[in-house]
Amino acid sequence: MRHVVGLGEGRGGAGGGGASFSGFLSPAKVEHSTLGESPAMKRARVAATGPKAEFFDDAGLDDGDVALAGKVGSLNGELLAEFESLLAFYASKKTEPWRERQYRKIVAVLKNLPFRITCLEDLNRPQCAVLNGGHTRTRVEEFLRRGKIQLAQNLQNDPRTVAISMLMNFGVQGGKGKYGSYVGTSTAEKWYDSGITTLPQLQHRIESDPTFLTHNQRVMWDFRSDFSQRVPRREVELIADVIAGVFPSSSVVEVMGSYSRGAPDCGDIDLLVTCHGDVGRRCSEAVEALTKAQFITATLRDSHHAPGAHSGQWMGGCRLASLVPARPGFADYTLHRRLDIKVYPPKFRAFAQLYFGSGQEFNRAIRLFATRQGYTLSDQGLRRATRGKNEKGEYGTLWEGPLLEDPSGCNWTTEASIFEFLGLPFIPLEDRDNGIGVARLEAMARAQATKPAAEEDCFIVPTDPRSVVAAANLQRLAPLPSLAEGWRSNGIVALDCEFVGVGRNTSGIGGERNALARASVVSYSGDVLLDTFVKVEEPVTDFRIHVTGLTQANLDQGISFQEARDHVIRLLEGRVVVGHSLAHDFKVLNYHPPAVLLRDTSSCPHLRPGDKGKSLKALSEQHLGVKIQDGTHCSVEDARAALYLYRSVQDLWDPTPPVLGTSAKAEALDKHLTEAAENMAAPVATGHNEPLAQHFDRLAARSHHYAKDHYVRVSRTLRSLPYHLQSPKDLLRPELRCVGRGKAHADIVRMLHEGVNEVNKGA
DNA sequence: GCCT
DNA sequence: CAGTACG
DNA sequence: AGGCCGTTACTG
Repeated sequence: MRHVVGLGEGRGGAGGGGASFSGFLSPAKVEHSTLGESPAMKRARVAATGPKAEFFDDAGLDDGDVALAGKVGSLNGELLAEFESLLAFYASKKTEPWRERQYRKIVAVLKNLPFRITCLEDLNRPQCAVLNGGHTRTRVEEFLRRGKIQLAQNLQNDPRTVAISMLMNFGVQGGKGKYGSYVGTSTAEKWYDSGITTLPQLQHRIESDPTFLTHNQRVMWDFRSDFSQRVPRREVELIADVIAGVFPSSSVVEVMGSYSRGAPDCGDIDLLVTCHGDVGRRCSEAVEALTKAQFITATLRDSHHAPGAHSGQWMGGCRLASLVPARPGFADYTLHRRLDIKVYPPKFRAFAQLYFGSGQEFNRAIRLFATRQGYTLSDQGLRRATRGKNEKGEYGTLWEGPLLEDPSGCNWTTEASIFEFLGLPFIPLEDRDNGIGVARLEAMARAQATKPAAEEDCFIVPTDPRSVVAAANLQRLAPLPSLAEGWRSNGIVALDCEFVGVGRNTSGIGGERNALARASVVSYSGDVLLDTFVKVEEPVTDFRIHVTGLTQANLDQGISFQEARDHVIRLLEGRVVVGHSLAHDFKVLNYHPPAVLLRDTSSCPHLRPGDKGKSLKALSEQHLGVKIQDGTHCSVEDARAALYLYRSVQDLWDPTPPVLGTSAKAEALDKHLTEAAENMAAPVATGHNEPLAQHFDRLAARSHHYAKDHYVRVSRTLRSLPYHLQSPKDLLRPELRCVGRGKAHADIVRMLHEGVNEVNKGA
């Protein structure tokens, strides 16, 4: 038995490392090689030796069905043949991958359906879901009526289809219908168009032109006879035993694929090796030893070409003959077998098990489910991710977080933890390659999609406690109301950034790229949650001072880009973000929140641009009657302008709350919020600037609308400053940028010079 | 091809 | 980068 | 109308 200390429970939940082998090939050991099997293994083995596995739920089956279950496949033989020719046709066309996939699903279902389809109503049974779509249902109807599908009849002997299928499979028949020849539709079409249409022609071409095939194609061609033979379970175990012998004794070797699901024989051998250390190197070392022993006879893929990869993998051909001498009366092992070895560190074991233990469609379904939940799942972990359209309108992954920790603290030791995290019921191995698992995932996805956004699905992220101004503002905001009532104010922030140019363009003028120089985030009330200068690592080649108002001195007092980005993300995450042309800001920040959370005033259907265009300046003047960007820009002012524009059309734009996340994420953030609020409990220094603050209170009392907001804001900011404002120079500090350059600024300067009373007297 |  | 393979 | 698995991985 090979165990990995500290790896925890094996597959199936209790003890044992799955199929573990003794490591040295001897008849005695081999004889006992199944002693270490886990419950899951045993279940699989039993399933294989018993009657044909029950491929579908009992639901909808009667006794007749069960009686027929032994000769599944022939039950719908004629219909199956029709759809197989349709599949062959679409599989030979590289422009039809989706139809091909759909037909592949249909064929898979028909092969395993435990009852005969005799009437259209049969299609309503849950197992027949893929047959019950608009188009396929019509085809089945046609078949039931006329005993054939005309389109299939027309296509089944299509010479092009026949030839291309032959080329893609090197003439190999049977199996799953895909031989893995490394000849796909593109290559096959190319060959076909060059006049190769029959197997003899292909053979002649290959033999006469040594460069005709790529290396992998050559391997699959040379071994096509051997590789198309099934591997008995017994031989799979022997081979696994050999592999286990060339890995450190602390490794766990598991046989995956159809073997693990109990198949009596396999198309190839899939081995999952879990070991510590550099998995890539372990893999290479093992392969080297196996090659030396003449066990490995061909290589298709070898991860030693990719040092530092998360997994080590090798794919190729092997045979036991050199290790197991032929003996009369015993099976000889001269056939070459397709072998896949994948080596993972312990932390990925459960993800790898999920991947290699499930069928293709199940893997795609669960990954799709994860995507819809805001995650991305692979054989190498789970991470937060958002998908959507980028600036160019391409759909894809916009943002991915770091690997997620197992919330149970168990470090993803079991597949069950992955299901649990995704909010899925555990789907057992036997249902991961027969359509049941996929159907369950699809049902879960539908249930999820139709569920209205629950309050606990929404969350609010607190501001960063390290920022003095932010701290004061958070104190006023906390405790935050629940999003159900309060999202329209507390779930919304506005962002604006200022950039300077770095690098040189070809004309040597400078400013080839943007670098973040100032970042500002304001709350719904317009309070500054963050306003900071940012140090620019590279030499600044263009300050764009007429726009930004920034100088080297400003940047020098800033914080690092990383720090600024962290602040911004903490403020933005989980909130609706308002801004003008946010794409620029996010590009420079390298942060891409989900589109549902973005409100870009430059493309708002409710803010129609006037004669002067749709710049923030123009929109502000047109819709708010406020002049901004008079002279240099101020990112606080711009963020506020965008915010007020949003607020002016908020009822139209956002009549209902958006979905802001998932409950798992919400819980983590809620904890963060609570902790942050507790940390805030100690009051920050206040009262340093009370007389000045009162001046703005008075101004606020007799002002209206945005002016009132502005004075309230200045007053709050002054009260929450941890220092006494003494010199006009202090107004240059980032947290006081929110004062602006208007009357508030002038009043403060005057009060600092002449005293508060003098100024109020004049007013 | 199916589904939203 | 397109093509292909893996479950 | 447009997404349909994967920061999969390798080859040429």
